[in-house]
Amino acid sequence: MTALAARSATRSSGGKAGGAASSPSPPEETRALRSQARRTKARLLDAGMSVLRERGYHAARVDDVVRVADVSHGTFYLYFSNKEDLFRSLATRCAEEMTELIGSLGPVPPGPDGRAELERWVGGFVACYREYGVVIRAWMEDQVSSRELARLGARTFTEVNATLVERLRESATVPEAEIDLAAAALIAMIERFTYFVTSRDLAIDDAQAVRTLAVLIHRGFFGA
Amino acid sequence: MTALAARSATRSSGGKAGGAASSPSPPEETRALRSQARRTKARLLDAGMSVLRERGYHAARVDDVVRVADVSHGTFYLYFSNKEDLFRSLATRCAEEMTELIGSLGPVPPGPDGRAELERWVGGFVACYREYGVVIRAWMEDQVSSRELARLGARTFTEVNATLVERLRESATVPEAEIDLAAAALIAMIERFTYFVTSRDLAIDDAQAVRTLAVLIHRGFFGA
Amino acid sequence: MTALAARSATRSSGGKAGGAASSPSPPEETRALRSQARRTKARLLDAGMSVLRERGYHAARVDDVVRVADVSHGTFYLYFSNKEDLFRSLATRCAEEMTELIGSLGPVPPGPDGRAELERWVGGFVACYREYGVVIRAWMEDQVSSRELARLGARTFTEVNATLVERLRESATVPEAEIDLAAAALIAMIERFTYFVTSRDLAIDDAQAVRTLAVLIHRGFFGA
Amino acid sequence: MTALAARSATRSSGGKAGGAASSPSPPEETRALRSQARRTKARLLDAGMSVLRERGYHAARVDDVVRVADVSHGTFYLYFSNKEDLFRSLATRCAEEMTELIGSLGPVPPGPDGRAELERWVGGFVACYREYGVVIRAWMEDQVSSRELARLGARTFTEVNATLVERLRESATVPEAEIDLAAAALIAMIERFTYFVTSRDLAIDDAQAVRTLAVLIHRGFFGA
DNA sequence: GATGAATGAGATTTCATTCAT
DNA sequence: TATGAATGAAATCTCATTCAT
Repeated sequence: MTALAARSATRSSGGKAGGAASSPSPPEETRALRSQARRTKARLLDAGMSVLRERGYHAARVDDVVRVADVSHGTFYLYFSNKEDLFRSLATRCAEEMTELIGSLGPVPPGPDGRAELERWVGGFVACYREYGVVIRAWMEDQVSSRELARLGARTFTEVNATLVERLRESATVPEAEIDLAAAALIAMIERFTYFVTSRDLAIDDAQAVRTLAVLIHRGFFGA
Repeated sequence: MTALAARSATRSSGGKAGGAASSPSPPEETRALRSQARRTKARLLDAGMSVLRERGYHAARVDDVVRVADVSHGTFYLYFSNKEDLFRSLATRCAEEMTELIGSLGPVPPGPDGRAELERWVGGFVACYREYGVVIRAWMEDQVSSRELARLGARTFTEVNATLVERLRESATVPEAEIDLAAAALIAMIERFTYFVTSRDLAIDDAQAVRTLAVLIHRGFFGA
Repeated sequence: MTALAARSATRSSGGKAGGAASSPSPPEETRALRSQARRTKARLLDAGMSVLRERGYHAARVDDVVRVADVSHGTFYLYFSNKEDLFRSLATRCAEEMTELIGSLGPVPPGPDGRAELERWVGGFVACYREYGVVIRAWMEDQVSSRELARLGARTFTEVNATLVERLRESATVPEAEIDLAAAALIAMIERFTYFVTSRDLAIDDAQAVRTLAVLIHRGFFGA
Repeated sequence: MTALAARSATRSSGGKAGGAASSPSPPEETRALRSQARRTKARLLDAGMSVLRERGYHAARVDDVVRVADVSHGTFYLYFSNKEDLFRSLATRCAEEMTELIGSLGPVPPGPDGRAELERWVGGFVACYREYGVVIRAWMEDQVSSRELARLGARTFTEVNATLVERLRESATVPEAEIDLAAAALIAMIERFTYFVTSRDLAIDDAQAVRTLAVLIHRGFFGA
């Protein structure tokens, strides 16, 4: 389990439990059980990400998830109505973080400021991709069979695209007629390059990759 | 089934047939059988590609393949030792065509000649991707379980990378230190962008996409 | 929940409560607990009937029962050793009411008095069937897996049969040799007809159905 | 396996195989396999009836069926898409036989001819019920979850009812206003009484039961 | 060379029951 | 007395592969 996954699991159960301590009404007992349930669900979510990462969307089995989470099959279905449901939860998490992250890209001037902004932004993307890459790829390749999941992916993709088109337009490097395709190409390059970096054993560290990618984008798309 | 698939299927079993032709006077019947066998195998290979394209690597079932090829399950195992074996054959075809295609990229000067060369080359890639995209993606995402298949993918990828590094070095736009990463980013962009174009319902035709992609590459990587 | 169910549930646990009331001064707390326990058990019994009616004997799940009763799974097993045990309780209730009801059939002369008696009696049966139909059908069709439950059903059936044989003999319409079978046929007709009336959406009200059934029985079995 | 079940299995595959022998076109081999498949399917159908009879509709497991038919789980799904599908086949068989049988009831005059006709008809019903009782009960009690199955049951029931109403009207024993309910009561009595006879261990043979039932119907519904 | 019937391991899902709190 | 989280056996269904013909 990666540090990121562990963090999110802890976070997801920590908040409520802490808050509950100060409110007087819920009985001691109930709170303890509730918190146990929350921990179990978090374990399942984290296990889900882990299995997804290791085996991919199609090959992921409920069996793997429960083994990693160290709970019984029955317990799984206590928290999720089926495999798809677990994936939906993970995808929702992913969509939220992605949308927020991508939207955070500010104007990208041709000078060093632009490069810095890109670097910051690409860095965030790489971190996010380390966590949610599988989900993103499942979306990108339309591997999901569920309508709802597919729609979530399409919506996220559309939002990302819109943000990039806006920035490209500001920088006026790409002719208006090509802007849409350029944005698509930009997403393509970032997603796939990050995939190489995070999954293959390229002998480079994240920082180096982020820097290079920022430079390439700056030069190719923002007229550095 | 596309012309490409039919052609390559025939070719791939052609070697054997050619050998048989030179041996003196095989009985009428044997020759008939051999040619029937060749046709059956070709049908299975083409059916394999077709199913792979429609359902993806993981969801492709032997049952689909034999239904499309219109042969029985038993026949399938006459020609391939298992499902993996069929995929191996297809992947080998793919690797051959890809390596040849990618290697055909000549020097890319910053002027219109360079752009023309890129356009020709990208066009070839898009055509090839229409045929073998599924295989390429299976490689790219390490979806294949078999060692041998994965190795074939890695080798192909490496060769492609080497070609691009060579061209980038010639053009001297990218600093030597970044050349490897730039080549990877280039592959990333081309592969994914082509995937978008061939699979999503972007309202653009191939020609337009090819032109734009060539322009973007030219500008971003070859200092146009 | 119908009035009948509520009433019988309360009554069935009444015995215990009565005993407790006569013992001298149980501590306040204990009394409170006992009465709460009684209420909980009654809730479970009523929920059991309700679920049985809605889903049938085989499809009834403990989960449904506890949801309807609004208690936890754990609580269920405080009051019943297993699912079968709950059904046993319900069946016992049913057997008691049925035996009493059927036994209440007085002589059935061929004239209007006989018809009135039949009508009263059939009316009681229909009301009882609305409440306990599922249990009766479970018996009738040997759907119960437990020996004990099956025996209870057989015993009830036998008693009912005996009563009818007695009345048929008095009326002397059916030859002695056929009396047993006639009684069986009578039970058959009443049970199934009532089932139609209570479960299908026949466009008739209870009163009409009761009257017609009484007439048919009177004519066919008691020489009206 | 009962004699009846065995008979139907043999019959269902016998016809075609016999006919095929005289036609020249289908290769020897193919015919052998086809006939094996037919035998296997017949085995599954018969096993289905047998299991249905022994365990009832809800408790019947695919596992039981394949054990009785002595085939693997996989084979079951080769012939039926699921449990429901098997039941659908059986129910269709049943509906066909029942409709034909019930429709065969001719006019029932009050004299000995009427009794003879009733006896013949009831005898047919009892035989049919021995074979298909479970299906009929599943219909009667709305145990089936599938829309299609339920509709088939309702349709069959309606046809049966119509036939009886016609005969009752001819005999003019029952006032027109009560005819529908009388027909329902008649079905009720016949079905349930036959159920008693065929399933309980009443110490009477079929012939005796049929005779008595015919007499009771004749007297009660046709003014004998 | 080809067929297609049969297999069985393995995947998902349900639900009665137990047990720590 | 009550809770509800957890369990695991059992049921349904899929699919790659084998084998008799």
